[in-house]
Amino acid sequence: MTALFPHCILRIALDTPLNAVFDYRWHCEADARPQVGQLALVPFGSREVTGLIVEVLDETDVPEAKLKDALAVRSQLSPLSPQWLALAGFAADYYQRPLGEVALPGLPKNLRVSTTVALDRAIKKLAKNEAPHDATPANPPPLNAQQQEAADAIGGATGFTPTLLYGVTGSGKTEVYLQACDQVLTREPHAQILILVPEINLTPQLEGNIRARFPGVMLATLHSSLSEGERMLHWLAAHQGRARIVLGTRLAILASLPNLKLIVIDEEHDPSYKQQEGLRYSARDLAVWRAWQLQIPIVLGSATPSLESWHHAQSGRYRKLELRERAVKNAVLPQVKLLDMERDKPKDGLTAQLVAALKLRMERGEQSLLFLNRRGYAPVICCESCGWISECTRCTSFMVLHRPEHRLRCHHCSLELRIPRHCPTCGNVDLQPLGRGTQRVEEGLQALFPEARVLRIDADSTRKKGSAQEAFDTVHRGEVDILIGTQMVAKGHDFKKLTLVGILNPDTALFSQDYRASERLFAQLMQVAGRAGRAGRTENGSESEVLIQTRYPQHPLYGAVVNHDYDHFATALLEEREQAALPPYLFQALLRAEARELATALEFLTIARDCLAHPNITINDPIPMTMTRVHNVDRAQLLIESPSRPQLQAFLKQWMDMLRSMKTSRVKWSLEVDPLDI
DNA sequence: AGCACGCCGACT
DNA sequence: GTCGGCGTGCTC
Repeated sequence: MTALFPHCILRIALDTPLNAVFDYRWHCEADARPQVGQLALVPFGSREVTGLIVEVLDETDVPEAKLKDALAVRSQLSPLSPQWLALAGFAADYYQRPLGEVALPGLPKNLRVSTTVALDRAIKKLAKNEAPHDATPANPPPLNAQQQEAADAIGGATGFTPTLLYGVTGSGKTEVYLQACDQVLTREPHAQILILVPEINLTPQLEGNIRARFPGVMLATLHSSLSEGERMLHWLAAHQGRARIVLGTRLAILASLPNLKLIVIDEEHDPSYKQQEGLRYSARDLAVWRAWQLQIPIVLGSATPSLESWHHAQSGRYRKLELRERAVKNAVLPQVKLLDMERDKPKDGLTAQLVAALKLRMERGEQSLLFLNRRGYAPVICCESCGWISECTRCTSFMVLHRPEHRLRCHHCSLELRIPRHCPTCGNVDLQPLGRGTQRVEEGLQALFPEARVLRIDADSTRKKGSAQEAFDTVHRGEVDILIGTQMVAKGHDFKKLTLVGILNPDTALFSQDYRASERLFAQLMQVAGRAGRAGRTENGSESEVLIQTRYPQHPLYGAVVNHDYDHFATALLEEREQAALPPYLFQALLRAEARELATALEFLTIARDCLAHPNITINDPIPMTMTRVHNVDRAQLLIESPSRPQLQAFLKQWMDMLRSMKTSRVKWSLEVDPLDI
């Protein structure tokens, strides 16, 4: 009998939706047992998978007949720390997922395969790799008084010190981070720092800046476009404490960082910190928890903080530091003006005033940026005689006209059709594009300014890998006069010659059902506006301008944008939220269900609504999602609300156990805690 | 989630 | 006759 030989029981978390851990037998002497936090290869059903050891025991209740032997323990890899396990455990509990689904998918894929060659290779490579030799660090630019104060406050902080760094676009937040990092790295010879950014591809300068400033320090990046080899190396460098700065996107929040001493979250309001599929976690929220757990400082930086963070700053839970001026000498905030589209009727989407402003920039040899958050040529085509419109056959949405590609395209299921020559219902040949996207604006601009070098940057024009970077380089080299783009162009970029930003059609978000739409619109407008005038006054002393085309120039949101007044806007929004009992004064979760038939999804949600008593929890009625059908699947949702986070959590835990035990063969369901889009 | 097993429809 | 559709059940 195997049991006669010395052995122990490994309790292992696996990447499976089953809310359970699994026990395996492992033969070893009592003094050579594996450790909690190590990885092990085990047989699971008919496959072999890698799991995380969460307990090491003497015995188990699992019947002998079921119990299998673990195949290998990854002893080359030091165990993940108890603090890391606690972080994964917290996220698992909070987002109502099994531990294994939180802890394992974030590990490099090559750590989770049956062979260990990739791991061994990476370990060897890192061992050989000498510490980066000390080159001369680039000189830090001088800080203004506010920057210096902020850098010292952050760099000198001890214990859990959450700080909201509220600074206008171009106020030099990055420099504050870097000098705070410098203080921490200098003071603590083994300290590690985690810097999170929304999308690493949009901030390629940051990596270069960090390397130049800290040439003696190992930097590891962690983001989704790394190769598997790089991912393994970088993850391991962080895990071993060798990488002292880790720069990454939201997924880096689950990196193993045994000596973490400071967390920086740049553009903390950015929605991309929220994972939108699978485990729907908020990297920002987990980061704050991680900082609290480790009792270390964390900085949340933004020109337009999320209302959640603003709320915490107002209530004193976060310390607020402000940067009120642009860091570059003479760079002032751009003049924001509203162009009333009722009085100045746009032609080809452009008002006469905007056209005049573009012309002026052309004459001065300065660059302009037009922002329109809608790609394609026109959002829909329609038949003028019978009213047919290009609906997607698989989704509750329209097929978007992509003229250069001669296609109709659904942006939700990527169905593609050739542009019909005549109306499919009445045969009329006069099919008209309705509304306009970036392609149509590009065409109009080219006609209006035949001599202008116009460049469009959106998801369609940058499909090839590296083409986005190339496009941005073209702009930076000054080879573009007018840039037209979607939100891709709004973030991060520092266009030195840009003195005009035109915003074409922001009004739709004003009257959205989504109560977060105005918060997002404000942030987006400030962000785009911030692209202008970053390098200081132009030679002829002209100021940069931001022109917003709107039908509602009286709207208070635009008033706040004109005055660069986030304070009052945010405070007013928060008051509204409080009166309407909305987040951050209320906590929410969303149960989504999808099925071939809408009725099936609604039926499941109705059963879910009624299956558990819920004091102090509001469960709303099941409703179809705004976009009910996507790719021939119907979707519905159930909103759960409570003024108490602990009570909501307690309810969800019980409720999930209940739902998991139901047989729901025809519906797929999932829970999202703290949903952003409702 | 995977994956195997199992029982009915149209095809080399 | 079999290839393969996806319903059902299991994973220490």
